[in-house]
This record gives sequence, C-alpha cells and structure tokens, in this order.
Amino acid sequence: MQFRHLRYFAKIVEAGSFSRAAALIHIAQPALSKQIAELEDEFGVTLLHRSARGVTPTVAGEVLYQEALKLIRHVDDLPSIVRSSQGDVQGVVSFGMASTVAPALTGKMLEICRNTLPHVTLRFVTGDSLTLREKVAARAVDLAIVFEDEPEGGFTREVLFRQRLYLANPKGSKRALPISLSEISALPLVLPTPTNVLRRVLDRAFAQANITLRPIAESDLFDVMLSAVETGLGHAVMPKGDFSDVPGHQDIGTTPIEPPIYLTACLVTSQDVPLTQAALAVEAALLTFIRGQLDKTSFHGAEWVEPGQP
Amino acid sequence: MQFRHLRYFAKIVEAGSFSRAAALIHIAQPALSKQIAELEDEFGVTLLHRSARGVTPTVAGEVLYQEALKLIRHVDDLPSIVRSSQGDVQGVVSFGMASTVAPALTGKMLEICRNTLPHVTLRFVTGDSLTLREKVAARAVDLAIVFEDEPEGGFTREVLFRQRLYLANPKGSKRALPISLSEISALPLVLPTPTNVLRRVLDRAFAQANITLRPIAESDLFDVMLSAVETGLGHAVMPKGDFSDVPGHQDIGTTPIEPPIYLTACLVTSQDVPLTQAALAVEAALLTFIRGQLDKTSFHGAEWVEPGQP
DNA sequence: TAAAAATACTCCATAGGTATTTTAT
DNA sequence: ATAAAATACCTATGGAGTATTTTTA
Repeated sequence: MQFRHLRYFAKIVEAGSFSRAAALIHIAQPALSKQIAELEDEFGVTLLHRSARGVTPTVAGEVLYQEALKLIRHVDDLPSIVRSSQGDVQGVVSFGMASTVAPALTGKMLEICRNTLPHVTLRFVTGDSLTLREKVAARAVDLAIVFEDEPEGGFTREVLFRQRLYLANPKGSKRALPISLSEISALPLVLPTPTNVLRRVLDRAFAQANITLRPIAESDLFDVMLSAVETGLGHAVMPKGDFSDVPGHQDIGTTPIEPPIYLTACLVTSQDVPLTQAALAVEAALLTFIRGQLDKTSFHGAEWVEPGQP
Repeated sequence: MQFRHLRYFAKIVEAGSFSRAAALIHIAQPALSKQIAELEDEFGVTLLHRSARGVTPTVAGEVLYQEALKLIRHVDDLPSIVRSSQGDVQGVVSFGMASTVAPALTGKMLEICRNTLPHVTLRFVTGDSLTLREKVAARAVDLAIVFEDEPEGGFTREVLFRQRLYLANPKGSKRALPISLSEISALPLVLPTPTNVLRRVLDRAFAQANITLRPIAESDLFDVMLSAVETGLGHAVMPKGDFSDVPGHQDIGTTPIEPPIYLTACLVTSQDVPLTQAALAVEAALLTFIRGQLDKTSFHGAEWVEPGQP
C-alpha cells in the first residue's frame, strides 16, 4: 500500500473515470488500471463499478475514498507541521499530571525539556484527573496525563498505559500477598471524594461484588491521603504500586488487589484549539519518552498499551 | 513523500540508530541513509541528530515521529475499515438534518441509499441544529447536518459549506435589492427562540451594529416561521436563499442581507463511539454526494468549502 | 459500435545491495 | 581506534509508457 494508490484512487473517484483521471494526473490510463487493481487485490474488495461511461465507487470504495481524503490531507499538512517546529521553539507549556504519576515523571520531563527545548518553560500542574481534564478543556493546561474511567468528548487522547490499583499500607503493616475486595472493605479506608475517577471505579467494583464501602475519611488530595496512611490511621487505594519515589512517603507499602482493578492513563489535549508549536514539541517529546526510553520497571502495575486507537 | 519514508523514519527513531533499524527491517543501512536524506531534503529540516553511537530525533523529528505514527496506524487500519463495509451492509441509520437543508437533500439521499445501500434503512430526523447535535451526542442520531456557530467538543465534524442568511418575505412583497440590518430591524420579524444557533448569530450581528431586535414572535419550528411569513404577518431570517423546493411554501421570496451573515453547515458525528458499518457507508455516500455530484446551484447563497481541517 | 477499461509488452527510474570512505568519540 | 553514518556505484524491481484487446451500454 502506497500513498500513490490512495492519491490515484481519490482522483479517479473525483473524475468519475480512469481516463479522465489519467488526463488530470498526466499519466497513462493503463497505469491507473494497474494501481487500482493492486489496491483491490490488497483489500480483496471491489472498489469501483466499471461501466461503459466511467466508474462509480462501490460502498467499500466510498468508505476508502473518505479515509483516503483524510490521509491525503494529513500527509499534505506534514511539511507545515514539521517546519513549524523548526528553529527556536519557545514559550510556556502547561503540563498537567495526575498526582500519582507526577513523582515518577516530573524530573525526567524537566530534564528532557532542558535538553531538547531550551527555550520552552514547562509549567507543571498536578491535581486529580477530573480537574485536570477540565483545565485542559478550559485551555488553562495544554496537555495532561490523567486517569480516565469513561472517556468524555472534546479531547484528543493517547492511551498510555493501564495502571493497576494497589492498597497503600502504613509502614510496618507489611503484606506481600494480594488482598481481596472483601478484606479491603473491612479495613479503615481513606478514599478520594465521590467525584474522583479512582473513587468511581472503586465504587463500581465494590458494588459489583455486593460490598458496601465505608471510608473513614475522604479527600481529593493525594498528599492528605498519603499522610493519613503514613500516620497509620488507615489504608488507601492508589493507582500506584510503589511509593519509593514520593518524597516523604518512601516507606508506604503496597499490596496488589485481587482481582485486579485498572485505571487507564491517557495523554489528553483539547480537541477544539490546536496546540502551540511549543506544546506540540513537548507532546512529541513526552510521547517519545514514555513510549521509548522510559524505564517501565519503575511503574509497578502498569501495563503498557501500544499505540492504537484511543 | 512516500509511506516508506515514514515507516523507515519511525523505525529508526525507535531503534535509535540507522544500522539497528536496518537490521530490524532487513534492509541495508545505506538505503535508510538515503531515504532519510530525502525526507530531510523534502522538509528542509534536520530530523535526526547523528552521533557516533546512533541517532536521536531533533525537535522537528519528534513531531514528525508522532505524526508518522498516527498516519501509519491509520493506514494499517484501512484494510479492516474497507473490508468491514464489504458485503451486505445493513441496518438502520439515523440521519439528522437542520430543517432548512432537509428539503434540498432528503430526496437525493433517499435515492442514493436505495441504489447503493439497498439493505440500509434511513431514518430521517429534522430539527434545529442544537437539538440535533444533542441527539448525536446521545447517540439517538448517528450523523447530522447542522449549522454551527461555535463548534463544541465531543464531535467529529466535516465542514460542508457556509450558508448566507436571507430575509424571507411574504409572496408579493418582492424586492431584489439587498437589505441592510437597520432596515430589517424595522420590519415585523418572526425569529427562532434565543437558544437557536441562527438566533444567536443574528443577535450578535445586530448587537455589533448597535441595533435592538424586537421580534413579533418566536418559534423553534421552521414550519411555524414559514407559515407566519406565508400569511403575511411578518418576515423571517433564514439560512436559505430559495424556497421553491419547500412544499407549501414555494412562493416565499428571499432578499439577500447586506453585509452578508453566514452560518457554517457541518456534518457531525459523535466522537466517542465509532459508527456502525451502515452509518459509515451512509456518511461516505453523503460526503461523496455533497462534495461531488450535488448540483450546487440549487443551494442559493452557499459557499462550498473544500475539505480541510474542521 | 463507440467509449472506456483491461492486457501485453517494453523501458527506465529508483529502491536497495555491496564496497568503501568519512566522521565523531 | 572503533562504531556508526555517508558516499559511490551497481543491480533489479516495479511504475509508467505504447499498442492492442476486451467489455458493456
């Protein structure tokens, strides 16, 4: 499959005939016949109805035509996209991260930007996923890594990984074996407020297991929950399997929850307004880093999702 | 620019070196050097930092890498997209149209579907643009042609055309010359309710001209407004320059408004859930028709927008 | 029976291979 | 000094051209 195939195919559909398209492209008609034959061969589908006075697309052909148009436009945009990120990329980029992923990424991101984008100022914003997403929608944040339960419209998202949930335990109360939902419900719990994504997923999981959750406290602040765990007051559930990178809370232990529950971490941007060159460059650097160089063993309980449809 | 270029470039970025990538692709290293040289030549930009132990992408290279990934995924999806619309496409497709575009399109759409998609049942829905968009969001309607003032998130949109606004006059009160905003404000007007897109655009236009609009009646129903015009009670403003195709209202005259005011007609679909094969086929057929065979002279005051970014 | 698409073949442009040089650490 | 990329040159696949046949309205 080549670009040429799509370009030719689109022109033929628009011209309504091989020969007319051939004249438009300044190419011989048999060349087009061959190209389309290859396309139909590759897909195993008839794309054009041939008749004595031209061609009309089949249903599959019309679908391909629309996809081809999108691809062609995208490709034709490449030069300007690439060139715009040439030269001195500069500006301020607001980059949001859910509190639990921030410790593992902040340093690395800063380092990358200092190296490859010296004139870009990174403005880090942390918070809970819903707030961050709202800020992205409001354009107060350019891009953000958030956990999503049910994706909402208005955002362009790249799924990064699925993060397993763990029980966060006070230092000392060690336990390596996985813990069940019913066992968890018997513990004193500090949970996020009900609007939180994590909380909603938890509520659903426990509801399905017919267990009522009775947290001893609720908070939307990561640090508040960790402090509560730290002081031994209770346990928390976190999308994080290791706290050794969290300053002040290195000795919080974790226990995998069985059956596993997952949150999906996504990089979201606003769908409505295009990113600045600087934000685009940061996004590209971030994705390249996360999908490539990132030491994935430091993310306990994360299942890396290969790029695909959001 | 070929696909190969992008595929090779992506592999090189992932491998971190020409030679490693060459080994992965099973191709000689100089071939890659040449391809990338061509790419850099075409964009006029350095894409990779060469060093003695491999390559790292430049900023432009990282941006291109991300775009290339999207393109590659899209292309790799083509076979399944195309094949899925092969065979007996069947099902019910809900197709919404803003009331003013419905008369000009309903017949043609039905004809196209009967011909190319015999086992697809088209369910036509008309209404005002905002209601239709809500129905699309709620998945009660698969795709809809609506007028948009400010695009909202959560939808995939294809801009179709800009439609100029006209004053709709009772039969008899003919007038060929354009009419100004202040002249309009002196007439008895029947306007859409304030939530309507058309109304919002009108309110804005008149506010900018420092004119207060005082309609004699408001309605959200196209037919109600037309009936009011028909009986000579008042005038209406419509995104439509010709009423000869509206059964029962053929003799309503129109007057262009000067300076011109426009609404943008878009085909919107829900961004969240993918379309069924049937809806996809209808969408493709519709776009092909509207952008191709449609007799555009029947759309008075429409400026056709060539496909581009929404 | 015409107008259009498909087939048959010929040719050459270019992707890719081999051998070697240049570059950077 | 060594590992990697660039350059030079050669080969051969396949895209495009010309001539012709087949299809269908």
